Amino acid sequence: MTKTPARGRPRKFDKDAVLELMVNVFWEKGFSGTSLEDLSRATSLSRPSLYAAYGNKLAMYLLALDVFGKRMATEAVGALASSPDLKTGLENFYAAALDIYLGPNGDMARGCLVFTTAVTEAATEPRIKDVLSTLLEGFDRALSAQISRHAPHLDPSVLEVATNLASGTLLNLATRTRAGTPRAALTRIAASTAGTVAALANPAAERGNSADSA
Amino acid sequence: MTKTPARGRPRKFDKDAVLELMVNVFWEKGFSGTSLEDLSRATSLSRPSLYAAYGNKLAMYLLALDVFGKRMATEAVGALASSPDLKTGLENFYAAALDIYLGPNGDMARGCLVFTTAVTEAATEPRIKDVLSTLLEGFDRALSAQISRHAPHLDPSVLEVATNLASGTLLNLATRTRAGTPRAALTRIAASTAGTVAALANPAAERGNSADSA
DNA sequence: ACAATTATATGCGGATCAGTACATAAATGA
DNA sequence: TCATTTATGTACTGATCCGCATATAATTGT
Repeated sequence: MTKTPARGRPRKFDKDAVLELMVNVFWEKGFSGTSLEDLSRATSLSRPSLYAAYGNKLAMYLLALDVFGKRMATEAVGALASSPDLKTGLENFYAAALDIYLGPNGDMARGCLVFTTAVTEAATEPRIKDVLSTLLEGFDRALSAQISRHAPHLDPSVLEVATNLASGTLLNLATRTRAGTPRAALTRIAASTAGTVAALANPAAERGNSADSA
Repeated sequence: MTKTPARGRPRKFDKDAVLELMVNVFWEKGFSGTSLEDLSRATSLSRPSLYAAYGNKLAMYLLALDVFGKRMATEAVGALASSPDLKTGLENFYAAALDIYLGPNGDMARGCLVFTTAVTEAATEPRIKDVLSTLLEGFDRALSAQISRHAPHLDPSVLEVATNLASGTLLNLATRTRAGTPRAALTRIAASTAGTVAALANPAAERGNSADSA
């Protein structure tokens, strides 16, 4: 049904691919720091084409946030959910997040589009605030669900603690990535909380209470 | 020596007090989202007066970041350092941070000026990135120092874990404050990590491994 | 009283901003 | 072939942006 015969002049560009380019611009410069001229240059499209295809600047940004959020959900949360045990699940979760945060070449240092650019605008634009809190809730739910999946009889208060620590570390990684912290240090942080949270959820399997892989 | 006789026409306003007003504007709108007109209105000063007193917009923002960072250091880190034990130290640390994050009336939901507005610009402005990483380092050092003060013989790797968890929670609070999370929920997060980190640093004193103060 | 110094406000200047009107191009349907 | 529909690019609008030139006001030093 999405294959309607296509009336009128066909669009010369791929809407999703161009949106991906816009994501990169917003990701680097934030919402207020990005101009339509920036987007036009990055996409090699005229401003009217962008407006016609996506709406106004805020709509473009919200679409970018959505694309990014979905990507985090599939890649990071996906890695978490498809891992055999909690510790490696969290490690894979953070590794997938860092893959995104640092870009394909590992040298972009952009962090999380939502946590490091949308947060700024959340104070003035309610729709951006909604996206932010929705994404946070999503991570909370996913982390909580995966922790309790690997530790079904866990005390609810401990589950809450573990979830908070795990989500806090994600924020920690997002922020420090943008601050320029090298990946090695970020991975240490990720590994240490993965171990701690896993130990918290499963205190029986004591195998050294710190983040030693040496 | 700072009391030089004051040549020329005296300034009509208090430089520090006006800077405090500017902090509030940047705090809500971020750097790119703030115009000189915004600052002029908030301070009831003309743009040329602001330029003459503080330099350009970036200089004003850097000054605001500095003011805010010093305030966090004195109030939050001060509360941490002046507490009798680690658990209440961390609780007081986070409580002081939340006092700032939520404003005097507890309803501002602005979060941390640095963590929620400077992070955005850190990708494009190196001087802002420097401030951000310096502040992060400062928190790391302070948290690490206080943890090891209360647990002098702690395994260095455990110290690192505890520090990472504690700093991650601060980021967590800063972000969630701006996302609109109510203080009660934020305090729960703070209390839970305070308990966990304290237990991590002093595993002998087992008094329930979760965030129960009931 | 007068020069020197510093602060203030009006008003401008060139650039950039978000968004659009309009003419043209490229497709479909009849 | 020709009306209809949709996309595109040029050029524009009015607003806003950051920063400053300039004139005036208020102080100190002599």
